Amino acid sequence: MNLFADVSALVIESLDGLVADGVLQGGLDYANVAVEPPRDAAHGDMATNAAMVLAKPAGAKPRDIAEALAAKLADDGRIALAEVAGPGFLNLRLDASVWQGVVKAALQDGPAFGRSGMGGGKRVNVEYVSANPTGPLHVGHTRGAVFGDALASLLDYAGYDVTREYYINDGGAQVDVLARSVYLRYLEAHGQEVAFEDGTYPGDYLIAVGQALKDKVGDQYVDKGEQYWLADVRDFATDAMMDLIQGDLAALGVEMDVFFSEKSLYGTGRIEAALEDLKGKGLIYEGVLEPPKGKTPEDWEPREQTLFKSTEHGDDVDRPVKKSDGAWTYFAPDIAYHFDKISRGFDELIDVFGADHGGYVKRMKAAVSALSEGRVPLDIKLTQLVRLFKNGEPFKMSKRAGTFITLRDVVDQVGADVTRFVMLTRKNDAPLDFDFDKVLEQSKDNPVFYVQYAHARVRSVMRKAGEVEDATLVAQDLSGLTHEAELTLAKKLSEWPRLVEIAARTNEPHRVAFYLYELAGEFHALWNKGNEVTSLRFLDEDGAPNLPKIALARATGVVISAGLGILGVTPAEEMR
RNA sequence: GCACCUGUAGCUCAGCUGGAUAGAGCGCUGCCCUCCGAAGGCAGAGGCCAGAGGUUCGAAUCCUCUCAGGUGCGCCA
Repeated sequence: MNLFADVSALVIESLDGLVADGVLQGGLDYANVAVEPPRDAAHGDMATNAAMVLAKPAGAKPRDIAEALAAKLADDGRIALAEVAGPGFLNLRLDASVWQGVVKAALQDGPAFGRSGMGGGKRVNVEYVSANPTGPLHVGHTRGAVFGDALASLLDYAGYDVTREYYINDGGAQVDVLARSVYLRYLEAHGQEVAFEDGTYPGDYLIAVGQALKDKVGDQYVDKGEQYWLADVRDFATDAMMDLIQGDLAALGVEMDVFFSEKSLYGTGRIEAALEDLKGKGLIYEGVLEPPKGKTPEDWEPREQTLFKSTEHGDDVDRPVKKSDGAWTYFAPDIAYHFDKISRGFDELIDVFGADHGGYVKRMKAAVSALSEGRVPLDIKLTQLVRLFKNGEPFKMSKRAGTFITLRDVVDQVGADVTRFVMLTRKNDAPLDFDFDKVLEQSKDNPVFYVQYAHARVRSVMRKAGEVEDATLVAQDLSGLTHEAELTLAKKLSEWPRLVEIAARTNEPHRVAFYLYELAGEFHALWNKGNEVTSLRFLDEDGAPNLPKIALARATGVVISAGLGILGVTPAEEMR
């Protein structure tokens, strides 16, 4: 049930009625007619701009159209009041029974209350995390993981057929570096003294991997040249890292549907096939790139390379797919990978990258545009940096020393639920401050606590009411829910289905987090009113449940729970 | 030099794919706990939406330019 869609339909219907009455001419475009909650509650419950939008094409004054529309709408029982305001707004006040109906709908539909058919079952692929398999996930990855996962859930909720996917960068030079690093740990496990030079990974997390390698192959690689062990150790180490990463993701509650290996693109003709496709479209050529203006690298030399004519699809310069020595650049397998996604039949692609990959957006979009001939849209979401704080002080980490704050560090300290929620309290393209102490603070200025507290209060009420069933609550006469604080809360509930669609349309799961914060605020406000106005309490003075009131509380719990479910956060049963 | 992101209250940030008098939290000011639901509640002050043009009935939102901060820019993925 989407109340805004219902009223919107009613407005359209009424406009058609005006056409039938000869007040309006036929054939008008209603595309821009909107029904929205007004910013100022004093303007009513909903407002439509219909009259202003249609004034010009209809050749009539906005206020005249609005007056006629108001008269038409007033015939509907749901509309308590329709009045023209300002330049031609039509403000609608809805009957209390409508809001009471929202509460019932939430109880009837349960977790599906906000579900939308907007996606129409379209297949969308969300690629996220995709961290190099060279170590544990760190804080930056965590934000991408949470964002991508919540976005995937959101799209699922909005009616899309979603695939969660991780691209394993196991084909480049960095996995050779990993292999050599593990080899050093392997020698160490054999009692040798080793030194970690620049260009190796010194992190402690590889000690166990070196030991495991020793357990597996004994001493057969000791004192052997790289050609004997590199390929084997690389596979072994990559597998170990992916196990590690999957463990990290599991700790955060992230589960992928597909792990796609970059390596599987090499030596199988798949990169060649993708580039052949582009070549067939006349988008591959041999050429020399201009140096970047104003900031020419010291060692710049003109080189002839194989280039992709990405400028034909909106990029600023053409991009190399081969290095001067003929090897593929990293871009080539990425093209092949996205070619594969397209060929798997997805209707939409979404990539979640860290902000440091911002320069990569245009070429990737160009590639997908070219490969799919404009059929498959690619949206790339960049997640900005996470700045860590402790007690308000910046929390430093050093990559060189191999000590960085890992996903595990964060989850171990504050828990997966808090981590996930906090990571979504900022839109993806704004930097995020994460303070280890503040996120655990039990106060109103901590959104995590505030939302969880609201849910815990609902649960507390439900427990005290003997876990009365939803069916019982739906059967209640809710016409007594007329207090302003109650209606305000019900109105907020009615926005949930609409919010889901807005958030899904813009690929912005943070909107869910902000909505939940607002919803929790309305619920707490009602709860607090119960302090002075005892008739608003969910339980009577003698502790007996007031079922219609409890229906409202329960409906709130249903929506909070559904929203938190999208964010991947477990709703709290109680606060301690 | 170019591209992308950001710029909204003292601070941290929302802002509905263009709507009316721009919102929230913190901080600040003033009220409110003998007891009954105060890990609080109510009210108030605080804004040239970085700046300048433009489009529109209507702009924080779209377009152009400028300024400031961040990120990135061919043999690293």
